[in-house]
Amino acid sequence: MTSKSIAAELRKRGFKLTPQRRAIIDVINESEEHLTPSDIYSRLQHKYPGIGLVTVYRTLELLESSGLLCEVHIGDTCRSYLTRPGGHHHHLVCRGCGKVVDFTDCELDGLENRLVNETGFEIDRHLLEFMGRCINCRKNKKN
Amino acid sequence: MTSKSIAAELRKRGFKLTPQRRAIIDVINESEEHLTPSDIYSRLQHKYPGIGLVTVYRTLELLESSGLLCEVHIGDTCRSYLTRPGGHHHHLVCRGCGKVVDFTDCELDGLENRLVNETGFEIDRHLLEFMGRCINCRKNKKN
DNA sequence: ATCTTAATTGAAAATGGTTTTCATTTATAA
DNA sequence: TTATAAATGAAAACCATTTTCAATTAAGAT
Ligand SMILES: [Mn+2]
Ligand SMILES: [Mn+2]
Ligand SMILES: [Zn+2]
Ligand SMILES: [Zn+2]
Repeated sequence: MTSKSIAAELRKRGFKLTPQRRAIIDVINESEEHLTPSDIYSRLQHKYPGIGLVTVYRTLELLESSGLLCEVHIGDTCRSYLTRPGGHHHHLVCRGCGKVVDFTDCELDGLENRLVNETGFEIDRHLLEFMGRCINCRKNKKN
Repeated sequence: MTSKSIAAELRKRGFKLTPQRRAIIDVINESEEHLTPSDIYSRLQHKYPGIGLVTVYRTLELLESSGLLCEVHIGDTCRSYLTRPGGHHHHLVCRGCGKVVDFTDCELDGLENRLVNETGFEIDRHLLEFMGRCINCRKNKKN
């Protein structure tokens, strides 16, 4: 998803397209990694000095509730990380360096159906993450 | 796992068995639900008035790092909930009333192996949670 | 039973991330 | 242009969790 299409999506939903929002979307979109709100805030410092951290939070909330980004629950710390979107997918997180690999096939339908039958729940969402150590961290024996 | 066996496990690891820790373990063990640290603190008020909330946190940390309890990441709020343990299992969480159903079979070995092969990661942990609405919340159309 | 000591506790303060408040600014449509 | 609701940012509030530190205590040694 390009910055433009994200912006277009926001406008379609009746939100204003401010330069702050553009800058935030650009930063997220330019990054290959998952970023915390304050990561994003830092990276904005040259693109839009003076922007408020509040605005970052508000924009992330807006984008998230519009389904335009995804979040990661990293390890025990429970901080939510963010990245540019890409449809339904899941994460493989390195506890050494924090690297996040996305994968898309979760193959959970069978399990989900069984749970629905057994419990009477209606299931609308799931969270699946693997944690471990990436190939680099294994080689370097660091982290 | 009984309060006694949890206590025994702590002692085996060289930790002191204080009345505060006993009280905390009992509260967790007596509850059928997943509890937040402050839930636990509240319930301790008659069993051990005067106990410090800090002690609750420290004891939870101790129990968690010893693998004696589990935690839930509920919905977006990202607060970690706790409960009595019971081996490797996962959660089905109702977004209406907060009810948590445990289930044990995650059938993720195939997926995990494939990810290991494709990415070179070493995987040691996973997080799997389903979210939806429980049978009661569906009937009542409340929540 | 008493002593010793490292572990544990709890009050208070510090932290750190997130949200609220509110006066000011601004994007957008008329 | 003008009108207006939406958005912004500084500051304060919030709230869960952690740190600090002096006092207490569990548990092994005597
Ligand atoms: Mn992702
Ligand atoms: Mn559980
Ligand atoms: Zn790594
Ligand atoms: Zn429910």
